[in-house]
Order: sequence, then structure tokens, then C-alpha cells
Amino acid sequence: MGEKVVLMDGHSILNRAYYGIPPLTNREGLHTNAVYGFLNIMFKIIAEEAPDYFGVAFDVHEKTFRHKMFEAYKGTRHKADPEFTEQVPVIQDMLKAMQVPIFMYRGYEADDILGTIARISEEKGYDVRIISGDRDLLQLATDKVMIRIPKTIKGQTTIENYFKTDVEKVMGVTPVEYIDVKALQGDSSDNIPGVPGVGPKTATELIATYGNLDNLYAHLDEITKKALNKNLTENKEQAYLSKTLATIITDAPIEVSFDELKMGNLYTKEAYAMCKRLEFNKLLDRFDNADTAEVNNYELKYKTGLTREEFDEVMEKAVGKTVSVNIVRHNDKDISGIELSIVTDEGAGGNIFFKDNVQLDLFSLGTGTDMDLLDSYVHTLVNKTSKLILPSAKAFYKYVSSKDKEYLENADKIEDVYLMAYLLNPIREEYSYDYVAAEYLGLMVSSKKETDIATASLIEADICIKAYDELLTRIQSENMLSLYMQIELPLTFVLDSMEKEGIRAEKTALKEYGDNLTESIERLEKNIYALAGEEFNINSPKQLGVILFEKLNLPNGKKTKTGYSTAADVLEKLSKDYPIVNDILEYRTLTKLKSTYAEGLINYIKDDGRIHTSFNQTVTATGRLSSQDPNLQNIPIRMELGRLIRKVFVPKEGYTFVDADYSQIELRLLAHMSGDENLISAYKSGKDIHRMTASKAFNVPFEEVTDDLRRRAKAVNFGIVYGISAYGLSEDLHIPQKMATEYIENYFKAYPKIKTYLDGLIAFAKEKGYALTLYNRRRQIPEIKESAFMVRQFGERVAMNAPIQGTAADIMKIAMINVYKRLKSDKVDAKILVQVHDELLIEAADREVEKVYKILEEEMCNASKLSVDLVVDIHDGKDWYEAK
DNA sequence: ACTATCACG
DNA sequence: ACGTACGTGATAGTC
Repeated sequence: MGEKVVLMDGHSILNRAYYGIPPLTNREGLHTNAVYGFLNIMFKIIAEEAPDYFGVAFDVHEKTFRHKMFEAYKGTRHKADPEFTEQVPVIQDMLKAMQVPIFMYRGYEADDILGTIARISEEKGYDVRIISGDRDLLQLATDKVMIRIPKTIKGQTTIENYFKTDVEKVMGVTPVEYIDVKALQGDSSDNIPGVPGVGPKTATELIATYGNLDNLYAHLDEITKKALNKNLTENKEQAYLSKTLATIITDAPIEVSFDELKMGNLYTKEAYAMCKRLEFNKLLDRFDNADTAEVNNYELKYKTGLTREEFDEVMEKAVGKTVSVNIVRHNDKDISGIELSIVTDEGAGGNIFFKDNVQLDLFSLGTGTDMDLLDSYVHTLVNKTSKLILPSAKAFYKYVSSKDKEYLENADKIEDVYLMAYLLNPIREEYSYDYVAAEYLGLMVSSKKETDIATASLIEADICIKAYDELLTRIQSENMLSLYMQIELPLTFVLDSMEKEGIRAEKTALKEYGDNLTESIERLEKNIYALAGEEFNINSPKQLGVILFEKLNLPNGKKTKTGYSTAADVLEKLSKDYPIVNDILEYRTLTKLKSTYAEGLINYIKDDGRIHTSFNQTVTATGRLSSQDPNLQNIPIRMELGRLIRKVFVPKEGYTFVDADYSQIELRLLAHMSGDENLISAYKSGKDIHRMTASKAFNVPFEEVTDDLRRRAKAVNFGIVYGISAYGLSEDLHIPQKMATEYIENYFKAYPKIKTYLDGLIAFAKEKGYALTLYNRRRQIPEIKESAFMVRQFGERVAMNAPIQGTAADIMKIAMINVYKRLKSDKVDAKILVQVHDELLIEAADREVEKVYKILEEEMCNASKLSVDLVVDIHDGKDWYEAK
């Protein structure tokens, strides 16, 4: 076997990758999908071919040196997306970092370079592979030169391979003849004019018969079809020009050094650093540690696994100082325990491990001397330091005694690093020390996954204290200091209290609820199988789609990427004609209730009889909270059957639930923030706002607004808050898009300042790249600057929605803090248990219910002073169903 | 790990 | 002509 040369067509593969892989960006906002796809194709090829020589060719893109003629034929390709163009230098840098030679010559296209190197290589007796996304390259195929064309469909890359004989088989002509085929048929994407009226079929037929243009024109008299003969005759010159344009040059005056082409080590530390920067975490595994050790210019100076004596020394240095503290649970197979890491602002630090060997949950710290020791260290840290810098304050409180926590609430000495990072950029997937290090310290740190827990927790503490100053500076310069100090930090205490409190849920009632569903589910199951004529998995959208739309031949509406859509809105349209569809919808409802709620929730009831969710403070892009393990913010309410689940959530003996929710807070905020006098006065009048909107927008006297008209107006009001689109509204209301457009226009006529306001929000986000709430919470919107229409439209809707949804979240957070403080200061026997975006659920001692009503009313309504009053609806009851 | 679906605001 | 409403999390199925 001879040696092998593998050559890649840089632009065309990058282009294939760009369109084959969904958009990706790193945290700098740099687009990376094409680079990522390119590398994957490259690795795949290299693995398959094991080349001895390897190189990549690129076109030179330099407008200034283009001749006019050249421009006329080659230069009028439509402009590439900026998201693509910005990735060209990136892949070139990456290839340089990987020591892969890059060929670029002014005046020659990548094709010409590939053709030339291929010819030289073949003459030297090498096997050649050319990787390109472009079929033009097929003219280069020989017995020794294989053209390989990768295709990425649904993330799967398959490669078409062409030797000379394969081209003949597939194209019906030899590779050399293929040039003449192209000369005749032309190629609009390459601006090759060809001969008018001659398409691929005719061109191939002609060249298959005559071999080339010369011979074809020599036998022109044999062409009997009049029109074809005429076209060929009149466009002879153009045909020959096309041939010149279509011919790939194989004798470009370039020097090829096979020494430089020799395949080297791709996995250099520079390449590793680039992959890290581009956040190609999957690719990092390919690099072995020896080469990459130097890349991490962060160095941990402190020791892990200290003895008690060693750790005591560090503790002594922490007294009176600013200290970063990190406490992490450690749950390995054989060892379970807790890592305590501290780092002071004066450069002392260390980590100690406390074994517990008890399967703990977060709400009991277990017993034993080790845990007592941990408690005493935490107590010292809380009381004897001047400032505590924490990766996550709420996580820290889980290890703090209630007395110490009380002290912290009034001491003003904690800082929460990930909370700050979240405020500065809330659209990140997660907040980790390697992110904070890279973003705010310019430090490369290996991530948590690659590091053992003890070391990682110490690094985390170290990075937090190092990054703190920079984070605070940024928070201040972005005008978010009061959002951070007055809202987010105080809220950590409230959330901790809610999580620790939990909510009582009755196991037996939940079990009974689930069992009741089982009977109906089995009945429906049997029915569905009977109607379908066979048994199948109803929960599988794929199998269900086949049954409904292939076997039973129902008219299929929408499709998803993977097949037929069986979503509820599609099925509902079919339900009146096909009884099986009704059964399926009901089956879906019941199984959802059973698996997610009845069975799902039961597993979360702890020994205290209560469910302790986690309220995430750094998850949503808009500033809302989210609830997890389990999610208590999506307990059913809209349908009666689901709503009944709320009866299992009950207060403890002697207590009552008091539930308060803001009435239409987002719409009220829209009125305030837009300053639209019509909407403001509509609210001030105290009349039904949807009815009022219907009256104004549909030009009907208030008293004559029908329920249906009111329903439509309500949908428009919702749509406005989501960042209205005619299509969305038309789908929601099942009306033609034209009518939806009319509704929206009428709405804006009724409330003209809302239109101005929303346009202003888009303009602001376009200019600044982010949206702001009333309390200066920020949401970055990179999408709004994209060239892709759909993506940009999404950005615009986000720009309209984020300020409203976010401000509502801000106000609710303020209310929660104030309610929490009021309950404490007034010594009311009541606790906040759950927040559901515009709703607060409180467990109050029976005798305190009236007081709690008053506090909720006052603190929620006064959380923000707006030009439209905030209104709160409050109810109480002996379960969550009754209190809503 | 990803997709489809559906529960909530 | 394009093809979408904004924000979440859990489950089951599929690869």
C-alpha cells in the first residue's frame, strides 16, 4: 500500500457544517457551530483514512484585488451570513493550532489548489482523498484520487465516495467529461452561465454521446431538435467560456512541500486552549493530560485533606478577615461526608473532610463528633470573620444553625458569587467556577467534572474570593447594586426558610388519588386498543402516530422533525370525528396526573410528612424563580380533575393556608411602563379589563361585549405581553392570520402608547443588546442582532416580554422579603411556604389568619408604587384546593 | 442525551 | 417566503 494524502476543501466543509448543525455560541457570543461541525468531520475522516499527509485549502477573500471581469462571473454570489463569515478565521486559527497546513493563494480558488496538489500527489504514486461538500470536485476523480462528500442529516454524517468509476456510474460520464456537462448546463451558484435551455439531462446525454464540446460542435448538424440546435449555435462562445470557468486548474504554480504536509500531532495545548475557549467540551477528551497541563494558568496554592491541626491554623488566619467558604456534600459509593474549604483574602486557605457515613438528606445534619466539629467551624466562620464570600448563600445556610442564620440576616456580611454572575448574565445554562474564572478573571481552570471533589471545592472557594471584586465592580457599573443588595441577597434567606419549612402532603390521600386514576386508565387503554385493532404503546408518540395516521388513516395535520405530531392541539381538531382520539386525550391527561403528580410527588414526602422543594434563584432568563425536585409551581389547577390534587396539600394541625395572588400584574405593569392613558384609566375605572379592551378594540359598547368577544380580547392582552405575533394569536384563537392582524391593529389603535412603548423596547434591545426591568434587572438578547429572520424575530419578542415578566418577578421578590420580615417583626405564627410567580402560599396559625390577610394585602400591594394600583386576591382554607 | 408532550404562571 | 407566541420542570420513549 502506498502512502495516502488527504486534502480538505475548507470553505465548502465549513459551509456544510454551518448549515448541518444548529446554531451554537460560546459565552463570548462567538458562533461556533460550523467550526464544531468541521472538526467533527475532520476527526471522522482522519480516523477512517489514517492519512500520512494532510492539509486544508481555503479561498482567499480579498475584494480589493479582484478584477472587474472576475467579479462579474464569480463575485456576485450572494453574501454569506455574518455568523458564518466570523467562523472562517476561527477554524483557520484552530487548524494552525493543530499544526495542520493551510493552503491559500491569491488568484486561485481552493478547488484549483486541491486539484494541483492532487495531481502532484498522484504523480508521486500516492493515494489521494479530497473531502469537499461540492460536487464540482468530481472532475478530479481518478483511479487513485477519491472524492468524498460528507452529508450531515439530523446530526448523522454519512459520506459519499467517488473514484473515477463511481463518477461514471452515478453521473453517466467520466470525470473529465463532467467538465463539459457543467459547461453546457451551467451552475447558477457558481455563476457559470451554460447554454440556455440545456439542463442536466440534455447536457449529460450530449456529452455521453460526443465526449466534449469540440466534438459536439463538430457534429452540430446531427442535433435534430430545432430549439436545442439553435441554442447551441447561438451560445457557442458562452459554452466555451463556461468550460473555462468550470475547469479546475491542476497546474497552479504552487509549491507543495510534503514535509510540511506530514500528519503531525493535532492535540497540542494551543488547540486544547481553543477548544476550551470555544466550549467544545466533548472534544476535550481527545486531548491527553500531558499536553494540556500547562494550559491551566490557574494554580491552586492551597492543600486539600488537611488534618484538624492544620485546618485550625488556617482558621486562626481567617478571624476578622474576608473569607471565602465553600461547603459541599460528598456522596461516593464508599465514603460519604462533607468538604469544608476556606480561603482568606490574605492568601491562607485549605480544605478539610468530615466523614459522616450516614445517608443524609439536606434537612438533618446527622450526628457524631465529625459533624459537631463542622458545626463549630461554621459557627466560628459566621461570627468571627468580617465578610463571607460564598459560591451560593442559600446552599451555605443548610449548614448554619438557625441562631447563626438569624445573626447573618441582620449582619450584612455575606456575598453570593453565583448570584452576582447570574445578575450580570442570566441566560447561562449554569454558573460554575470555571465559567466565573474565565469570564471575570481571564483564567483557564479545568472544570468540576475533571477534578476530584475535594480539590474542586477548594478551587471554587479560591475562584470566588478572587473574582469577588471584579463581580462587584461590574454589578455597580451596570447599576445593579441595589437589585443585588436590596432584593436578591435578602431573598436568599426567605427561600432558605421556605425550603426548610416545606409543605405538608398527605401520602394516603395521594396514593388514593393515584389508585382512582388507575381504573379509568385501564378502561381507556382497552378501548383504545379495541378501536386501533391492536395493542401498542400509547405513550410513544412514534407508535401512536403510525396507528393514527397510517393504520387508521386519520387526516394528519402538523409534522414534527421526527414524524407526525400527536400534540393535544392537533388531536383536538380530530376528536369530534374520531372517538379514539378523545380516548387518547383523556388517557394522556390521566397518565400525566398519575405519573407526574400522584406517583411523582409521593416520593418527595420526607419523614416529617412534608415536601421540600428547591427554589432556584439563578435559573430563569427573566428573573423569575423556578422550583425543582419536585416542581411545586406546576401543580394542576385549570382542569377540575387535576385541581383535586391540591386537596392533598394541607396545613399542619391548628394551622390554615392563606393564599394570595396578584391580579393581572403583568398587564398592570404594561399600563404603568407604557404610560398609556387609555389602559391606565381603564384600570382606574375598576371595570373588567378584558371586557374594556374588547369594547375599545372591537368598537362595541361596553355593555354589549359578548363573552366570546371578551375571550378574544383576553387572548390579545396575553399576546401583547408575550411579544405579539399575528400567527401566534391566530393559532391561539383558531382564526385566520389576517383577522389576527386586524385584532392587533385595533388593539394598538385603542392603546396607542403601548405600540410606541413596545417598539421602543425593540429599538433599545437592538442598540444595547439587552433588555431591562424597572429595577434594572438585565437580560442579554444576542438573538436580536442575528441575520436569520426567525431568530431575530424571537429576539424581538423577548425584548418585549422580558421587561414585563421580569418586573413582575422583581415586585414579587420585594413582596416576599417584606412579608417575610413583617411576619417576623410582628411575631406572627405563620410562614411562607410556596411561591408560584404571582402567588404566595402561607401556613398560618388559625388565630393569625386575619393578621396574615392584612400583612399580605399591605406588603404585596405596596411592594411597588405604580401609576396603576396593584391588586391582590386572598383566600384561605384547610387545603390548597380550598385556599385558591 | 435528546425529543415530544404537558403541567403551571 | 420564511414558520412563532413568553417563562419554566418532569416524565416517558428513543437513540
